[in-house]
Amino acid sequence: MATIAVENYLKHVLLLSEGGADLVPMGALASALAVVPGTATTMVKALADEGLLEHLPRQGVRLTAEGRRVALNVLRKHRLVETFLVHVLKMDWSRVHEEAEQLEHAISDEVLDRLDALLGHPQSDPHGDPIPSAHGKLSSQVYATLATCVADRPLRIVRVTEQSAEFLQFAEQNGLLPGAALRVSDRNLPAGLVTVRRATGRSLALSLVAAGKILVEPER
Amino acid sequence: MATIAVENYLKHVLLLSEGGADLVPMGALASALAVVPGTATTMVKALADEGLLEHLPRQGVRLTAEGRRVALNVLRKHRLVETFLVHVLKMDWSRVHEEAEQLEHAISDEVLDRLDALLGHPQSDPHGDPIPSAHGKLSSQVYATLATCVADRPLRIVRVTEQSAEFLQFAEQNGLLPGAALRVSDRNLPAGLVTVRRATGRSLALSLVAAGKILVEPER
DNA sequence: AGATTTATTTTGACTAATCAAAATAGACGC
DNA sequence: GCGTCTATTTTGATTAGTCAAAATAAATCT
Repeated sequence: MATIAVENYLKHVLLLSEGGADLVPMGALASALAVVPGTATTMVKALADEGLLEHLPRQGVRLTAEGRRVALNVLRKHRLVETFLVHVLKMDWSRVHEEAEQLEHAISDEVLDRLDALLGHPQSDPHGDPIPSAHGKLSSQVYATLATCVADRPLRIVRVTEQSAEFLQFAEQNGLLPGAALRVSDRNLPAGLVTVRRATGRSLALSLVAAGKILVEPER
Repeated sequence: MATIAVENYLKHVLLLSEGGADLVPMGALASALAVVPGTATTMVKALADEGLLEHLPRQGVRLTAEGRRVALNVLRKHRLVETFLVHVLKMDWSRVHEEAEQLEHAISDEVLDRLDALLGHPQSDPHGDPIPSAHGKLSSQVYATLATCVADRPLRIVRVTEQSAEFLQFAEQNGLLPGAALRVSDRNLPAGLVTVRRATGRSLALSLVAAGKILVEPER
């Protein structure tokens, strides 16, 4: 059985390789896991021996089929737990990530399935992140962000790709939740500012960095 | 923050001292935790240094006020999780214990409280075991049953929670009346059988369902 | 009381996961 | 092409929790 540390390594390799990158560099993995690089190297070699990932020295790592299976299962637990915490226990959007970080390693596959059924087999969590299916499919649609999309077109937020409580709280207070309707009214690259207008008519300025964390799709 | 191992040690000291015993002997603790006695000794000395329990060498251990607080919190998590799994996720009651064994170490106090509210502040879990209150009171109004109590300890029947004539007749014929002294000599969960030995020396087998209807308290 | 049995503690060793700091390999610039 | 910089790997130590087996203390039985 995979330990908590093993599950975390695999999960983070999966998350870091989501942006299309084939190989995840050691440095990125180490800092995602908040360990020093040497620790990541040691652990990665052990996981490679177990056949859970492939290690190309000085280049990076990628998941094997088996490692990916485990990582997807953990991610599925994480995102279903988040959904449960928000929809059933009515917890604050911004706080469920930390909680799920623990619970993802403690729930059995049976509880996972029952939770999934209870929630009506949702396909995305409260942040809009896709929930891997029971049989390991992860919908990987590529979305535009508020920083990159076409201006002055009606949009709908599909996903907020940031886990920090501060950011999520800010987003919530300003109605920047998955499902919200809005449009980009101005984009000032030199100043690094994006101005959006919500469906309610209210305007709001965001930094380019923040805007890049909010994924959108064309409305209708 | 207490580790999983620490939480387990404290929880088991609490459970083992519930039968009235002031000091929990090392051997009992070690076997409850499925570790060799030497391991328990080592760990117990560390916990004593942390002020979580008191260790009287060659005699046993007892919880300090702080240790008891932690142990009650873990037990509360365990029993509320069991209640949730049975009542909300409709899991089989025989399987929820293992599950709760993991989850009790992963849920935060906030989730705990919300779970408690969702379930309507129950005071006993599906096994009839009392759920410690949020502020550390363990109700003694709620009794264990022949299905849930510790084996091989002297018990006294306090109540038989069944109205049907057949059952009460059966109970009467076998001396299973309030006040009767007995102990559980064997419990075979897979077979769903509980064997009790009366003070008179006579043995008797009961179904788990029947045993769950007979509330008992530790003798003396 | 003296011998034996049983429970507990001690000692030494091991595993998983980690850090700090030194060594090394590649990439990059001029 | 050679030195510099940066990312990665190595090496040596540390911590939490564990086991096996020897040592010791206490209880029990003639």
